[in-house]
Parts: sequence; structure tokens; C-alpha cells
Amino acid sequence: MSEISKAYEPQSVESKWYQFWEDQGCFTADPARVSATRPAYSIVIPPPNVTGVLTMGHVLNNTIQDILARKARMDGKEVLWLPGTDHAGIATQNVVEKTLKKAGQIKHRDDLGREALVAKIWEWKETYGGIILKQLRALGASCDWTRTRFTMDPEYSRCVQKVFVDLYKKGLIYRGKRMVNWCPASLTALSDEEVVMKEQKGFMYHFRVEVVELPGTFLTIATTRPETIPADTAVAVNPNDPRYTHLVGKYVYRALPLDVPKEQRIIPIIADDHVTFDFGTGVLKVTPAHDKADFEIGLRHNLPVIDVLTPDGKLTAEAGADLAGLDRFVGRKRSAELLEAAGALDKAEPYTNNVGFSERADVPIEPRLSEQWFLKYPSVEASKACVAQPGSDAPAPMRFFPDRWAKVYDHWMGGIQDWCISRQLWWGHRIPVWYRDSEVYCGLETPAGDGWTQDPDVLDTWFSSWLWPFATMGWVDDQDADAKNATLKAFYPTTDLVTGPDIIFFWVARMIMAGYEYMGDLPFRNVYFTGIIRDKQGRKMSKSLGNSPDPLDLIAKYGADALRFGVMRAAPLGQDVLFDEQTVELGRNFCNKLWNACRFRQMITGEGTQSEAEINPALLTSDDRWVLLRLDQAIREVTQALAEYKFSDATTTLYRFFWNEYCDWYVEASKAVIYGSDEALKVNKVAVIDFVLGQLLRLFHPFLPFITEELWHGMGFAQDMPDNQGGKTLMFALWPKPLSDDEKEYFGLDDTADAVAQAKYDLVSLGRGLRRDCKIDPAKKIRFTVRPAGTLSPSDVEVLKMLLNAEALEVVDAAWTSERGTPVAVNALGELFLPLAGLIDLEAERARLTKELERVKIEVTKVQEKLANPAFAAKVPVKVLEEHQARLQEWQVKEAQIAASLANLAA
RNA sequence: GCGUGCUUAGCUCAGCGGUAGAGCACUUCCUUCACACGGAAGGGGUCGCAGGUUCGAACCCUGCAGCGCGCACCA
Repeated sequence: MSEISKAYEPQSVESKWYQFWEDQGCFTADPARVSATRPAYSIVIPPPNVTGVLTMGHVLNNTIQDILARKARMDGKEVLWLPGTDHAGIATQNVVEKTLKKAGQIKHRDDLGREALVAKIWEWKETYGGIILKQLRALGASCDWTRTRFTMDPEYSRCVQKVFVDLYKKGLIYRGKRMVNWCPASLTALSDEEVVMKEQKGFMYHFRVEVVELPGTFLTIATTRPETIPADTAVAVNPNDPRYTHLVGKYVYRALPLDVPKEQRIIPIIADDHVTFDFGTGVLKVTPAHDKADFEIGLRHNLPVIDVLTPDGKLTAEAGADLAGLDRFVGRKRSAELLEAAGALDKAEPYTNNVGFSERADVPIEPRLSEQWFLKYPSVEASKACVAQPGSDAPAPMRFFPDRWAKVYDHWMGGIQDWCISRQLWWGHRIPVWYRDSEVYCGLETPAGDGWTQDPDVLDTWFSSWLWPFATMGWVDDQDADAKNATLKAFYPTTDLVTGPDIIFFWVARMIMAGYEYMGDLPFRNVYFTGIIRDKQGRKMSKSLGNSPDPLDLIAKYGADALRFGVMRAAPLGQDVLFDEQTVELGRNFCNKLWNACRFRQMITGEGTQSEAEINPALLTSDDRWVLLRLDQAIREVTQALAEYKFSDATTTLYRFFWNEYCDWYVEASKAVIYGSDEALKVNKVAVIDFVLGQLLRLFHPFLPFITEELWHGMGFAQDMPDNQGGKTLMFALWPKPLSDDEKEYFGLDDTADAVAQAKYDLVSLGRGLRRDCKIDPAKKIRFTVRPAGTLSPSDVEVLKMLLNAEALEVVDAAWTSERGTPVAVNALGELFLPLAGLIDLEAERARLTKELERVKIEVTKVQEKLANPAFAAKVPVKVLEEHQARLQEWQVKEAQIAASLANLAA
């Protein structure tokens, strides 16, 4: 801290210390150090997309993980925070393909072919893949970078294949032709979780079809998708619908395509319970190829399947000459026009319905019949039972924070559906299955012999992510080897997982099942779900909206500590975060205040020196005792808040203690001693300040790692510490403990030890109020008179004088009487007079006192009424009763004193 | 439809059974030697609405309304 600048300048400080920590191996976890006295703490990072860049969501998520990790280190634990990235199949392949297309290098991925494209993606990954990990360093994340993993590392890929083969052999993975969610943009199947429902404005088309056996009789059908009419293979009615029962078993002429003779467009009228009476016209067109429910109906009634859509969502020749080749949405409009032209369209009314969208590509998915690989989830029962349910006392090994997410989890686990794990992509883990004629081989290596071809599909990205907690720790699915794996032994199961509730199903639930299946144990003990970062208007932050600030810009502008503090302050447990740059500004201001508070301390005795003296209890002033008790309280609150993952509570406490209590009152009061002439008191004051600041820096460190480290060293705190307890870095200093009973006794801190100072500060505020009410320039030194209720120590008098900015403070006894109309403020400490010697505006003073009296009377009445209620005294706990009685007395004393002043004024 | 969360000062949110709080914004004043990224003093709320439980409700219960999220969905 040489050359102490007036304002904190984070940039150089941050890079310096990060480099130091990393060079010194401070983040590196060593399983060999784990012991009974040094327990393990571990956390695996939710791996960001390898091509991603840091977002505000990452900032929130990783700051929390860093706080937990740093706190655990200060608790003396051996900490592993394991970082890495995810290959993110669709997202990454899309990014690279798009870039290549933009650069004009390809028009379609087939131009390159599988191997060349995958090579390009690897190239891309090597170039840009590390960006987000570098950005995490700028945030201060204390990850063990020596263990950085990627879901397509060779060892990791091996794990994925082994798991596939194992589950295949267990009969849990199977291949089948099913209706799946097809993404016409990415040209791949998706899992149900990758489909999001969105409201879509469109039209409900009502069109007529003629009954073959009853010419001139028509059925009206309502549909939102007329382009699929050529794929209809039946129309269905409810078997109990009296309007239509007589028609069941007859036939209709399908409305499209028109270029096919109507004799070739005859489809049956069938009865099926799926059809509801009161929706639309009660007649359903059945399109087995393009609707999940219709497909089921088709199975029940043995209907043929006509597919009129290509994989990329265009209409085929089977849709008729008028529609062939058209995009599905163009085809929709066109087919409506065709119906209208044929006189078959009754009406088209505006209609809003929910449509499934591909989460990634943001286009409507198509239900599509195709051959895919599916997984029947393993270890479902154990996984379902392991999470503590809210309100239940049943012991459970895993807890969710907030616990309401456990219900969501439970619900999903209860209705769990097989997982479509194959993707028609090139970037990812290739399915380890080979075919030769009708032979199928599943194994880790290409089977011997000629003529085998490997399945072209890759696995869903989450099929690798779900192994993350143990695959990253070197698990190889070999009993002997895994038993000898020191990392797994020490750090699995992990302690905490920090992630967003939006991936409970995608990731959290699947990790739990994989953990039980392959490690025989849960993957983590606590799951903390963050909120979602939104902008001031409550909109989710997204690239497309452009409402997401670049965290790196914020770090450059305000510092990483400021960003961390601001975000933590704004992020209460389980609530979404409405982000506003102002909160980062507040963090910046806070760091600056901390910097200057330390600068003030340094100015007393010079830089980098700690006071030699121990705190001498005999020389403690009421202010010292007050601040020690407030510190004690802050330590309790912050420790408790962190244990409950209440990060915004912790920052609130830190803010209050440091700014409102330490700076605003204690430091200001201490100036009476520091600028005074009593050397012994001064030495003791510095000792107290150093003690408080030393504890404070520790409390702040998990939140503000950079500035606290800088100050820790700059102020010389590191000098006297053993290397492993803060001598080298604040990272390993011990987390502050609340004062023990012995310490409290030693310092003379009983529960009321802070009362004098508290009353003193209250009286100062009242005195300042008097000044203002009397319109006296705050800068003007004036005289005050105090008549203490009890006794006041000389130091208390000095502090009062200092804080009131008084020229002099005269202490008088009960015999003293003030001049008529002298403004006075009263509290438990005594009466504070502002003698104005003839300058008093009697009218104004009367008005002031009258107003004050009214206010006090209201309070008196309020308490009196409560106490007057006979039921109150009878039922209320003694403590509350006493509290009310004491409060009444306080207000009444005040009332009497104000009344006396008013009387004095009138006399 | 089922589930879940929110509704407290102009804004963003704490508080979750015993005197309504913070930060920002606002008003007035202050560049006094830690900090104007600062200091002092203020103004501002019948805690969404209606019932109920209780000596006492922002807090617990019931209902209603508005907003959000998740799941399931009828063409």
C-alpha cells in the first residue's frame, strides 16, 4: 500500500493478486492433505459452453461458488473447485457452421463432410474455447485450473462410451422407431426437455369434407395446420357424440391435394375417445405422421402413415403439386387458399395456441417418426428418494435451497419418460454401436471383421454432462482403479452444487441418477439454485434482446470486487435478480470506502505497521466496547447467513457493520482520542481499530477477494501470521469466530456494554437535529450543555463534543437550570441543551416542541392502550410485557421533559 | 387445468407474530486534513383486496385480484 491513492484503483491490484494466487498454487486441491482435522470441500462448476462468453448469469453463479470455496478455505478445509467446459453439441456446431457459411467457406455442412467439419470445430475450440475460463479468472474465481476438464477430453469421452455400453448391456438403452421432437432447423431429434412451449398467433381454419356415402352431407373440421391435410388418413369423432355416431364407419373425401382425383382421396370416419365434443367442431382430422396424439390414434385404428414433410420442414410431392416444395408455413397459407378456392373453407378465425419450439434454434419443432436411441433412466428410485422434501422431517442425504425446488424435482421424477439420447449431429460423442447387415454391435472399439459401419449419430450433450461430478475426477469405471483414485475418494460426493433451476431436469436430476448408478452414492449434498438475471424491466437477459451488459466491461469500469458485491447484494435466496448497473456502482463505492477506512488507519501511525500493543481492557472506552460487540454480532450474522446460502443477507450485514457502525460512528468517535493528547488511550484505540479491521478483512474476503488481499498485505496484517494462516495470503487466514465468553469477560462486554455508546450516538443525532431545527450552520462551532442522567466519563464527553462539532460541551448537574426557551433533546443518556443566549425564536421553539410532544404522545397512547387491554397482560409472555412497560416509561419520561420545556417557554 | 412464486417508501428489495427497514432516487445543508465513489439532517408507506385465527397480523389461515415461472394441454 505504498503510495496510497485517494481512490481505490482495482485494475492493477486484481491482476497482480490473481497471478500471485495462481502462481503460488493457492487454488490447487491436494487429496493428500485431507484428514479428520482438515475435511474436504468440493464443488464442480456447471461447465459453460466451450464457445461461450461470460454473461451476468455466469457472474452470479460463479461468484456464489467462489464465495463458498473461499469461505471453506478459511474454515481450514481442503477445497476443490473443479472447472471445465461443455462441448455443447448443437450450440457449438451451429456457431461454427454459421461462421463458415458467413465466411463463404461452405454453403452446407456436406460441403466439408463429417471429418473435416469436426476438425474445423476442434480448431475453433482450441482458438476460442478458453475465453470463458480466462474471464472467470478476471472475476476472481478460485478454481483449481490444473484440473480443468472438457466433456470431449479423451478420458472423458471414454467414460461416456463406457456408460453407454454398460446401459446398453443392462437393457436400459434401446433403439426404436418413435414419434420424436424434430428440429427442422438443426435437423436433429431433441429430447422433450429441449422443447419449449410458446404462444403463437395463427388461425383456426374450418373446412368442409363431403361424406362419400351421403353426397351433399358435409362434416366441418377445425384445424390450425391445413398444410397437413394431404397427410390425413382418417377423420375422427368421439364415439358418444350423437351428432356423428351415424357417420362412423362411413368415409369422406379428403380435401387435399386437389390434383389427385377424389376417388383416390377417400379416408374413413372413425370413433376415438381422444376426440372431445366441444372443441372445434368435434371432428378431428387424423394425421399420424405429423402429430403425436394422431400417431397414437393411427396405431389404435391401423391407419396408414403419409409423411408430407421433409426433414427441413418443406412439403413433399405427396402434398400435391400445389404445395410441393413449399416451406411448411408458406404451405399453410397456400393450402388455406386452395380450400377457399375449392369452396371448402368455411372460415378462418384468428387463434392463439401453444406450439413447441426448439429451444436452441427457436423454430417450431415437428413431431416426426424416426429411428432413435432411447434411455430408460437408471437408479430412479434411489434418486427420487434422496432429496429432502419441504415440510418433511424424514432424513434425506440431499437438500435443495430453496427447498421448494425439491417438489418440482419430485414431480418430474414421478412422471419420468424415456430419454431420446441420439442426435443427428456431427459434433459430439459418436454412438458406440456398429452395424453389419442385421448384426448390431455395441462396444468400446470397432468390432473385428469387415463390413461394419458405425451409427452416424452422436449423443445428446447432457448424456456426457450427467457424468460430470465423477468423470472429471478421473473415474474410469474400474472397481480397483476407482477405489485407488485419491481424488474421488477425498472429494466425491461433492459438497455443494450451484446452478439455475432451469436445468433441474436437464442436468441436476440426471447427475443424481448417474451418481447412484455409477458411484453408488449421490453426487452432491446441497444444491443451491440461483435466480435468473433479468433487466430492470424484468426481461430475461439475452443476446437477442441486447439487454445483457458485458461483465468484462463492468469489471473494467468498476472492478471485479464491485461487480461481485453488487450482484450478491441484489440476489436474495431463490428470487430472480433484476440487475441494474447501479448496484455495481454501489459495490465500487463500497470498495472505495473500505480503501479509505484503511487509509485513515494508516495515517495514524504510518504505513504498513500494526500496533505493537495488545488491547488493554482497562483502557477501553464505551465506543470500543460498542464496536467490539457490533463486530461480534456481524460475525455471527455473516457466518449464519453463509451457512444458509443467504448471500444478500451477508452483504447487508457487512454493509451495515462496516459503513453505518464502524465508519459512521466508531471511526468518527475515535477521532476524539486520535486527535487528542492521551497517548495511552491512543495506542489502545489503534489496537482496537487494528483488531476490528483484521477481522473485517477476513469477513469481506470471500466477497471482495482482491481489495481485501491488497489491504491485508498493505496494512501489515500478513507479517505476524504463520504462512498457512494468512502469512502468505488472506485466502488461508482463519474465518473470524464470535467472541467467546472468556473474551467477553476479559474485555468487560456484557449484554449491555454497548448501551452507553448507543445512547451517546442517539443523543448526537438528536443534537444535530436541534442544530438543524434552529437553522445553525453545521460547520459552525457552537456550545452545548449536557445534563447527564447518570454519570458521563470524560471520554464520553469528548466524543459527544467531537460528534456534535461543538466548540465546548459544558456538563452540568441537576441543580442547573437553562435559560427560558433553550432547545433541548432528551434520551436515556441525559438532556442536551443548545443554549442560544438571546437568539432563540421563542415561537419557533414552541412550535418545534409542540410537534415533538404530539409525536411522543401518540407513542405513549399506543403503548398504553396495549397495556390497558386486560387480555394482553394475562396472555402475553413476561418478556414482551416488560418490554412494553419499559417502552412506556421511556416515552413518558420524554413526554414529561418536553412538557416541562414547553412550560418553561411559556413562563 | 395442476403446481409454484411474487404483490411492503417513486424504484429495486429485506423483514415472515410483538415500536414499519435498507440501498438508490428526492429535499436542505456541508468541499472541516480517510473517503464528494464522501458527510449531516430530512420528507415519503392505512405492508394488493376481503374475511378469519390471536391479547396483538406486513408476518399465520381462507378466499379474491393482478403479475411471473414450471408442468400438462384440444385438433
